[in-house]
Formats: sequence, structure tokens, C-alpha cells
Amino acid sequence: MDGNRRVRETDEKALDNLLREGGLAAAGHRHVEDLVAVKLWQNPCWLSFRINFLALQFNEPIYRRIEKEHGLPRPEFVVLYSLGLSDGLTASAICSSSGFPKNTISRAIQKLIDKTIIRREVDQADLRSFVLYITDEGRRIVDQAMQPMVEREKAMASALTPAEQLMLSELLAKIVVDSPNWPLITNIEENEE
Amino acid sequence: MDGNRRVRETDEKALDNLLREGGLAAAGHRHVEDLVAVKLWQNPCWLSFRINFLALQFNEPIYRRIEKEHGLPRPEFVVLYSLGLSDGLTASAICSSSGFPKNTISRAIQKLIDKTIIRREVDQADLRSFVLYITDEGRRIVDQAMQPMVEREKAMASALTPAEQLMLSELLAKIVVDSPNWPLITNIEENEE
DNA sequence: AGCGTCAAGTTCCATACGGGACTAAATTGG
DNA sequence: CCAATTTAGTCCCGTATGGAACTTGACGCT
Repeated sequence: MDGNRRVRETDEKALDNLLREGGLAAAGHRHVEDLVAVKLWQNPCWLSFRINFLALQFNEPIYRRIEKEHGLPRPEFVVLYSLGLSDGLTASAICSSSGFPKNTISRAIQKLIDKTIIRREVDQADLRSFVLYITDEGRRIVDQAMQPMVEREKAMASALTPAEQLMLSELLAKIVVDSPNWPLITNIEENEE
Repeated sequence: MDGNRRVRETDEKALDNLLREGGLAAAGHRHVEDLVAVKLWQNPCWLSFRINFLALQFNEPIYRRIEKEHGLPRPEFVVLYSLGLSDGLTASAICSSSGFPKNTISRAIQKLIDKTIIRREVDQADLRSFVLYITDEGRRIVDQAMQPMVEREKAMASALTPAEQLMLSELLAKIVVDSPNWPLITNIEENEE
């Protein structure tokens, strides 16, 4: 639009603008809600907004449905989902890969055991911890609950060509893999004492 | 690893595998937690996992910090952030762009008004709704609270080259723009009555 | 104009959530 | 080999959250 305004700016600023306006040219003519448009194209936090927005749009209806259909609230489903991918996990593994606090996961596990969707054995190697296994019942449920998720994924990805999807997959994976290196957030204004 | 297994599979399956393993070759040698690795590379929902994971990793520490430093819990900050980007919004606009339910946003608005961080006027065009404005105080706060967010964004993006960042920005934007077209989630197993 | 429907916000309320203290087992190390 | 520290998981409890019902104003229709 007003490319001139940018000429004098530093390279860094120019890059920032490029980034935040990424996709504007390609997608700008299609209609999005006003505020969404602002948050997309005039937002210093282009990346986190896009990611958060997509996470939200994706999750909300899916978890609502899983809750309705299978009576599993999100934390419980997260546990089941994790075990579905890799049976024989421990609670803390699920915590750290899912980001839920351990008491929430603990509760979810209890509920799932009550419903005989998962099963638990003390880890003989470490008597503090339990190893969790999915039951047949549980397997049936994940497999079924997974379908709409996969479909929704496909729908979400369908805005892109297969080549673009592959690109996206790689870019996101790179960031995920790098995430342990992100600087810790220091609570600066911590008034000590 | 075992590329042979894939030869007989349908094209679609092959694509799925490519997608979910996107970035494995490039990033696979670096260390990630076991379960994260599984969720990355052996997950039918590669896209939603990656997005959710990143959203979580990004948000949790940032919102914790903003809460600590400025006493603003997430919904309040979301309101402020929205007004910071585009002053003179209405509550419902904030709802739909942020995904928070309207009562949560309503509460947040009240709190912010009490703290004189924002200000509210009845919309003369529609007496049901209010137009919200950020105060000078509020402006100061967003500007300050924004900094760590932007930094964290940069940290998150720094796993990619500028060219890759631009690519990512465009790809995500495309998906966001397309999101209104995603199929509605129908609660199939709704036992009527 | 008058009635039914719809949309913006607010209020009520049950509850899911997460911080923090706690128990018990493992690990470290002097 | 016995403290001291760390780690797995649970429990307690105050609070934020979000569904649902409600209020009030706008809008459509005959």
C-alpha cells in the first residue's frame, strides 16, 4: 500500500513489517472479521496471535464434541490421547508434554481409572510412580474420538497445497524442537522479600 | 528409516506420513523429550499438536508474568491488548476475535474500568452496546506488557531464518483467513430429547 | 404501530482448575 | 549409611471460568 513509508526504516523494522504483513497480499482480499484483520496484519505479535487463534479455533469445537460424545473433558482426553500414542506412560511424562499441571492430570487419571478406560500399575523400578496403560475400552474410545480431530485437521490444512502443508509441518517442527532453548521468563519486577 | 514400508500405501497415506514426519530429518537429531518426540513424529494430528504445543509454551510463562507484573489476568490483558491494537471496540468484537465467552470478557471489562485502565461510553448508534477506549494509564501498561511478548516472539521465531519466518507468516495467515470456512462441528451422537 | 425474534451485556451459580502444602520414595553426597 | 534434597503423585481449598437464564434495546414483518 504505502511502501514508501518504509524506505528510511532500519532493516530490522522492515523485516518486522514484512513478517507481520505476511500473506496480506495473497489473502487480504478475502473477508475476515475486522478485529481479526487488525490482529493479523497490524500486530507486533503476528506469530503468537496466529498460533493462538488457530489453536483456539481448532480446539474449542473439538473438545466440546469429545466431551459431549464420550463424556471426557479435555484433561482426561489428553491423558487418553497420550496413552493412545504411546502406551505405558507415567503421569509426569504426560504433564510435561501436555503442559497441564500435575494435579489436573492426576485427577484426570483417577477418573479414567474409575471409568476403566485406563489401568495403572506401580512401576517396580520406582515405587513412587505408576505406569499407565490403556484398556481395550479406552482404545476403542480414542480411535473413535480421534476421527473428528483428524478430519478437522484436514479441514484446517486444506487452505494450503500439499507442498505448503509439508513446508508448514517442517517449520513448526523446527520451532517445537527449538522450544527448550527459549529463554526463561524472569519475573523482573519481583519485589524480593 | 523404513521407507520401504510405504511403497504400497496409497498416495494419501504417503502424504500423511510425509506431513507428520515433516522436519524429522532436519531436526530429528536434536533432543526433545520422548513423548514430545512421539507426538511430533508419530501423530496423525501433527498440525494441531504443533500449534497447541507452541501456543502453550508461549502463553503460559508470558501470561504468568503479565499477571505478576501488572496484576492483569489473561482475559483482562486480552481486552487491553485488543484495545491497544484498535481503540474504540465493543465487547462482542473482542469476544469473537479472542474466543473468550462474553461473560468472561464482560467481567474483565468491569475490572479494567474499575482500575481506570479503560473507559466506556454508550454507543449512540446502538444503545445496547458500549464502546471501549483505552486510557493513558492503560496505554502505558500495554506498551510495557507488550515488550516481553514481542521478545518471546522473537525467541520463538529465531529457530527459523528470516525467509522461513516470512514463509511461516504467510502460511499461517492463509489458514487463519480460511478458518471461517471450516466445517461446523456437528454433535452427531446427540441423543435427541 | 405492535409482536416476535435477535443481539449486547450482565448476573447467577456449580464446578473445574491450578497453586501450594503434603506424603512417600528415590537420589545425592559427605 | 544417614541427613538433605529432589521427584512422583495426591489432597485441600479459594477462585476464576463458562453455561444458562435474564434484561434491555434493536430490528424485521404484517
